Amino acid sequence: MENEKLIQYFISTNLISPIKAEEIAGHFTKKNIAKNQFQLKEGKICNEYLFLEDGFMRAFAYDIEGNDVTTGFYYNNHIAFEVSSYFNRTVSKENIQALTDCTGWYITYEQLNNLFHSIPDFREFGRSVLVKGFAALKTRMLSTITETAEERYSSLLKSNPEIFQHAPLKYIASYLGITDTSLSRIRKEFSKK
Amino acid sequence: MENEKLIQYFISTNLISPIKAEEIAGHFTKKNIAKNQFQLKEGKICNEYLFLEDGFMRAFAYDIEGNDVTTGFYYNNHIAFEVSSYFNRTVSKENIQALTDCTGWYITYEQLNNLFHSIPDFREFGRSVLVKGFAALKTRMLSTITETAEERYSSLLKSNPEIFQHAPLKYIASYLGITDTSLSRIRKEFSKK
DNA sequence: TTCATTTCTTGCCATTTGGCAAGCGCTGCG
DNA sequence: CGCAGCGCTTGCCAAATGGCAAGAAATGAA
Repeated sequence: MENEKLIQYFISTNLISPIKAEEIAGHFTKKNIAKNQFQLKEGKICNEYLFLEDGFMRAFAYDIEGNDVTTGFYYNNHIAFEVSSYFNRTVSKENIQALTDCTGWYITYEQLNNLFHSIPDFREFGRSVLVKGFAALKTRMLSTITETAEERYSSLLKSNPEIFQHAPLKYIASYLGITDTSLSRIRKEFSKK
Repeated sequence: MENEKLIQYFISTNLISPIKAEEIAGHFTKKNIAKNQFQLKEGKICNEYLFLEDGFMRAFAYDIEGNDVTTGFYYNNHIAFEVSSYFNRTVSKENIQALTDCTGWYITYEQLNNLFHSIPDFREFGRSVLVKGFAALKTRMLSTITETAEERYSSLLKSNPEIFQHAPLKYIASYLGITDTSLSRIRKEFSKK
């Protein structure tokens, strides 16, 4: 099957049986996103719950002064979507853009809800995706508040080295909450050690 | 009915009908928490999804150096619980403590799941609570990264003035990601304007 | 009331991070 | 090939925030 990776992803969560995984995956639609294309544009309603099979994406928003701020990175075997816009059916403040050519599988809001209603295990899966994302963001929030920029850099380098292979420094810098100038200096200091 | 506020809370979300609201509320248990008592202690599994009817609570964790860091405030008509510990059934890294005498209504994990299975509208409600919390945290994360401490202080004062009536400065400071010394100075500057 | 504790403020100085501009190297395109 | 643009680094200095310690003010318990 072409959607083997999607099926394996469901199974790997231990929330969905192989049989159900295949059934669920059958409702997803394949999609290619070329490098630099937008998977989501601010001002639109996010309507795709996208499993990213291959490639690398970045989510970003603009602050009050118009600066581009990276809010997240997505890559292999992650769900790339904007939670609030997708579930509340509201206009997105964020953009999601492909930094490399990507392939993935998506499901619309309506389809997702139908599956949630008919397959309890898939509801559990959906909740798990939300809860994990929430917990990861809480961890990031705490580290932003309690750690120095250098510590945050070091942690990200250890936990998500893929990011450094695909994203230019300025994107990583705003994700870490610092300027690209500072990140450059931090890298210099860090490499001395 | 004694649980009138809980029922009204469900109705106010526009996700649950008055009849269903009453049915759902019937599964919640009343609870009083005295000032300074812990609603959740780190190391334990959070097992109460608590609707706070009255009172004021603070969630906090300790960073690597052992500093107490405020991760959230809860008060009237909010759900006070630790998402990750409650849904993943894992040990909590956070504490939740009453800063005033509190009253609320809680439901255990098992009860909640039973209700989720039997009442689709309550599932929607549960998802909405998660999604709103997630979105609020994303907003907070963005403001922590893009705004100055003074701007964050000003925003919090405008959006959640209740906090300043109940929590000492040091708790608010760590929530804002600064020291209490800095917050004191920021207040001084701010009051001049 | 009295005393101890906690909360908040303030001064002095250190550290972290930012702003700006220049420069270098690489890449892609005409 | 030549040039424009981007990504990254670096120097200089400024701004934001922190650390520590002292003291004033408020609070709470006996």
